[in-house]
Parts: sequence; structure tokens; C-alpha cells
Amino acid sequence: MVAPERRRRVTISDVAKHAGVSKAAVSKVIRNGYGVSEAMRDRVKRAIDELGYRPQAAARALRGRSYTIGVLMRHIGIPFYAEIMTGLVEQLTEPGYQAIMIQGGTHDKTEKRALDALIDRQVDGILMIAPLVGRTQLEQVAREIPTLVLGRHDRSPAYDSIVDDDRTGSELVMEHLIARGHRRIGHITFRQEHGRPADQMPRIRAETYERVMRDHGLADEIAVAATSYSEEGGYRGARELLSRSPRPTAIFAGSDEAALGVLAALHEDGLSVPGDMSVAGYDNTRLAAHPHIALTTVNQDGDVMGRTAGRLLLERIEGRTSAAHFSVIPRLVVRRSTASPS
Amino acid sequence: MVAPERRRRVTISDVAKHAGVSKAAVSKVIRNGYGVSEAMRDRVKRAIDELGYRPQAAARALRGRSYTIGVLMRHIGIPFYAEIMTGLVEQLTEPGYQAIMIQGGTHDKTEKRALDALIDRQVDGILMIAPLVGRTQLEQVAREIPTLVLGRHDRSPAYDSIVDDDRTGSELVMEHLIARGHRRIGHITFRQEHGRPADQMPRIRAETYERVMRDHGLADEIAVAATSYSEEGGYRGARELLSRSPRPTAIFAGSDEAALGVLAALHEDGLSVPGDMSVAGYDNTRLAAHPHIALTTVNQDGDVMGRTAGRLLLERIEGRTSAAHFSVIPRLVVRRSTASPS
DNA sequence: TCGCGCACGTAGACCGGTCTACGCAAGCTA
DNA sequence: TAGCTTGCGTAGACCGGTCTACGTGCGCGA
Repeated sequence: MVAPERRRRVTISDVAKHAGVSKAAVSKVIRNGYGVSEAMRDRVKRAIDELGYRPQAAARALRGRSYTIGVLMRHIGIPFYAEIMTGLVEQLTEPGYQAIMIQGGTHDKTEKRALDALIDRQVDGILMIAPLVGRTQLEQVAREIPTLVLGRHDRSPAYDSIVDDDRTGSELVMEHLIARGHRRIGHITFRQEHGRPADQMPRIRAETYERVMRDHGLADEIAVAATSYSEEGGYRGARELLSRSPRPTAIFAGSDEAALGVLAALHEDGLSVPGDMSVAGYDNTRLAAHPHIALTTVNQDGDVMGRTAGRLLLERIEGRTSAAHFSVIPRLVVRRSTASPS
Repeated sequence: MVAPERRRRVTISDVAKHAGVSKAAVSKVIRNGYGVSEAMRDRVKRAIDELGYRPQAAARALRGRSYTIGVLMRHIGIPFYAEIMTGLVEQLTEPGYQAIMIQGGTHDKTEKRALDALIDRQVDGILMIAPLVGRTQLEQVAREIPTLVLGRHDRSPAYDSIVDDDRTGSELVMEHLIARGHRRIGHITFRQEHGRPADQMPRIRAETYERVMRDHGLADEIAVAATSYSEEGGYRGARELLSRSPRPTAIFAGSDEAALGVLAALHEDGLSVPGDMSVAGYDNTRLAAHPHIALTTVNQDGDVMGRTAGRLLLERIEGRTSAAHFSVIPRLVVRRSTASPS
């Protein structure tokens, strides 16, 4: 019995020989290059099919493009990110690009390492979802590689950006609660650490909360707990708001995660939702839709964001140098967690 | 003002020149190769630091390794996968490897394309999480690249595998329910499509369910709804089981997702959990822990799985040819969704 | 008929690493 | 002292693509 021979991969030279043309010709056909006759295109395409040839990304990357888009995210276990990816992939498949993802984690050290890894792998473009790293570093990366930042409000001429219109989204929530008759409405926001370049998104949501309160003459009722957007942060924030007297009749949590923590705290105290307290979140994660949760929240269209991101990145790769900034209009999703105060 | 010059990347030649040695020498130092004196190692390392050199993966891949592990998963929005990744990355960082992820989707067509993309990108190893593609194809891939399959029970000498011990896990759930006094216990499983290479995991869970029922003299109470492991599948399965008379007092859903669907259906019918019906799932997704859900379920240690996967892949890359198969023992997590029948 | 531009192909340098083959010096053995 | 091994370092081929520079043939206007 012969040793299981590790078959050599089909290369561009094999195709060229098989079709009776030069390597350069094959390369041109693959890339839809200029100066290829109809006859040759057919010959080469047939040879490619017959041999089952697929170009090797590493070799292409060395001189030309890698046809790869790198996506950097903190964690992958977030359904909203899956939506973004779906939209992105949809946009990239046709022109032959692939999206690869990498986890950056929650420290800027690990995020930096992940980012470097993408650069070292010669990706043609980078999509960064809510990155931690500072603006200066972002701009430095963007000088080398087409870059798009999703979910951060600090625009820059160096890179494109897509954000949810957090002002509009927060207004939707607040107007909804106030229309239901709530006056004592609390808010849970994300405490920015000192020295860390501020991600403005939580601030915008908090500011809008305060502005809408003031606009309705509720300045005295403003109550903000600054913890974090995590479930645990929501829990702590709720504890803080519940200790006030009189306690709020509604809580607008800056994220669904936090809202889940709020629900947990209320559950612990035997308070019913929405009977004793209305709760609203932000992001419309999949959990929010479940009947046992039924959270009123704000929906961002991840699919549209992903598609837009793909389109913008391709444009950049094709040579656009001016910056593009998109803002996606969110939509309020009303569920059972909010009602009129009793 | 000078045009923003796109600075050329530092290459191995730059380092070599700076340190006054040859390219080959630098290469050897980077790879901890044989035949390097202490003095030269220091000289070269200093030069690398001073110039901020990082090797380019594409160039390395062409001749040697890419120092990249590819991870193929259906979707990224699954918290359990994040755990696996965390364990994997932990294991790969020290030896200088990076993990990149790619979404395969739920069709074997799209999964195949994603898999090819990883191969074309010259990854040194592939981790496939619950792949759809057939065993023959897996073996073909494994012949070319070190491969590890996670979450599938069909072993092969061609690739390594890691599975949750579904038999033990299902036993834990069933023994728990029976010990609480349940006799009419329904099960929701995943219907295997014809012709599609069967993923054995749902079958094992279903078979164990039936076996335990029989072992306790409950053969007549066996009630299985074959839908799917999704939330919607759980919903449909619950509808099916609820239409029986008398209806079960407990449902063991094959996955947490499905269990969520069960909860939704019960909620719709005004049935309380666990008062009217106990519900158990499998996987211990993060939602299961929330107080509003509080689902009894089975926990698989994703972190351990990821770390093991990393270790096995590195071994394969280093030359191991014999296959390794790991089985991770799961743990029952009891929450409020199960109780004695009333 | 000459000159020119255009369409189509090709040869070969090149990208940035790795790896093989080899040179050289020092130490050790016979 | 010759011969051999061992340790350290280098030159240059090589990986599989892309890209530039150039050659060739053809049509067309002057």
C-alpha cells in the first residue's frame, strides 16, 4: 500500500500549462483584468474548472490583495454582531471577498494584539466594532489599511464610520415612557473610566435622557446611576435607583444587557414588571423578544449596518479617500415591560 | 505640505541590515531555530524591538506556516462559542498562533465556501464546531490540514474530535426529573433530514431519554416530538406534546434554544412553570441563567473544550498523526424551571 | 506605403518570508 | 597532523501569485 500521498495543490502554473497560455494570462482572467480576448477567457476558465483551481490567498496578498476583510469585535457571543456579519458577508461574496473575525477581548492590550494580527495577515480592509483603542491609534491604522469603525461617535476624516442614531433612539424610548404617564424615570449609564478615550455612545444616550426630561419639565426627577452596560451593571444600577424615595416608576437602561440586570434586581425584590416598574432597554437583543422577558427596547438594523459597512469598505479599497459617515435610524419596539404607572 | 506618505512596512531584510546579519539568521531567531548563538539572538532581538518589526503572515505562509488557526462555526451569536474561543485563544497565544473565525451559515453550500476560504488562506489547523458537511469531506480536509471537529460524535482516524458526553448529560436531566416524581416526561429532538449525514448528537440525547424512561418502567409514557433545536422548533414541539392527553408534567428539550420555545408556548397557554410543567434544556446558555428564565439545564465547559482543542491542534501541527478523541463530562445545573409535579 | 495606436499576450522581476546546501572555524580523535 | 564532527552563519533558490515592460499583429488615416 502506498503511503497516503499528500497531493500537491493545483497552482496557477498548472492551469497555465493545461490551457496552453502564460501565468500572467491566467492571473488576468481571474482578476477580470484588461486585455483578455473572449477566446482566451473561455479556455482559461475551462482549465480552471477542470483542475479545480483556487488561488491561494497568501500568495496573492504578497503582491496584490488578499481578498479578505478583517472584523474585530470584543466577543463573538453577541447576536447583534451576527446580524452585522450576515449583512457584511452578503455584500462581500459577490466581488469575491471573505470576512474573517477575530476576538479583541475587553482590554486594549488584547485588542491591540488582535488588531495587529489582522494587519499582519494582510487584510484589505478592517471593520472595527465598538473598538476600545484610542482615536490616534485608529487613525494610524486607517492610514495603512481601509478602515471602518462601527458604533463609535468620534468621527475622523481618516476612516469611515457607521453609528446608530442614539439621540433619536433615546428620544423614542423617553417619549414613549412619558406618553404613558411616567414622570419619575431613572436611567442607567456606562461610567467612563478616567484617561480612557471616551466612547461617546453611552454619553449621548444619557444626555438625551436628561434633555428630554428637562424638556418636559422633569428636571427635578432626573436620576442617573452610572455603572456599566453589562447585566451586572444593570443590577447594581437598579439597586441604586431603587434605594431612592420615592422610587422611580420606570427605568430606561442604556442597553438590553443592563435591562436584564434590572429585571433580575426587581425580581429579587418581588417587584412586578410592568405593574410596579416599567423597564426599557436598548439594542433589541434576541433575549428581549422572549415572552418571559418581553422588553421594550430600540432596534438597530444590524443587517443594514453590515451591508453598508461592506459597501463602504469596498469603495475604500477601490481607492476612495474621502471619509463617509453613516447614521442608521433606529426603531422603537414596544413590548410588555412598559405600561402606564399604576 | 508633503503628501501623507504611506510608510513602507519594516521587513526582515531591514532587520537583517540593522543587526548586521543575514535574513536567514533573523528568520532562525524568530522561529527559535537551531544553530543560533546567544550573542546573535540578542543582537537580532534588539534590532527587532528597535525597528518594531512584525513578520508578515502571508509571506511566512507561502513557504512555512501561517501561524493561524481557522475556526468554522455556523453563527457567531452564540455565547457558548465565545467560551470555546476564549479557551482556544488562551492556549494559542503563548506559541504565537492566532485564531480567526468564519461563519459557515446553516447550508452546506455556504459552509463549504467558508471552509474553502480558510484553506485558501493557508491556516495551519482548522477547528470545526458542529459542522454540517459530510464525513467524507471532513476526512478529505483532514488529509490536507490538521483538523479537529467539536460537537460531533462520528469519530474518524483522520481527525481529532471533542464531544460533550451527551449520554451522561441526558441521564443527569432524566434522573433529576424522575427523582422529583415525574413520570409523563416528553422530549423534543432534532429531526434529521434524509440523505444528510446524520449528526448523532440529538440522536444520542433522544436515545438516552428513551432508555432512562424504559429503565424506570416508563416505556408507555415515552413521548417524543421531532422538530428542531431552535426556539421555533421548541415551540412547535411543545404544541405537539401539549396536545396529548393526559399531557406530560415535564419536558426535556434537547437544547436551551428549544426550551425557550417551550416556555413561550406554555406562556401563551397560561401554563405556569414549574407549577403546571417542569422544563429542562441542554447547553446552559447565558439566557438560561436569567431569573426570568431560570432554566434547569446541562452545562458543558466551553473553556475546557477550547483549551483542549488548542492543545490537540498544536500537537497535530507538530506532527502527531494518530487521532485523539476527547469526551467532556457535563454537569447538571438545577434552577427553578423544574420541581415536583403538583 | 508608412506611421501610429490599440488590443492582446508573454517573460521575468518582485513581494517577504523559509529552507536547503554549503562554507568555515574550532575541538576532538586516532 | 590528518580527518571528522559539531556549531554557527550565509547565499540563494523557492513558495505562488501579481505587475511592469515590452513584443507582436492588425486596422486605419495621411
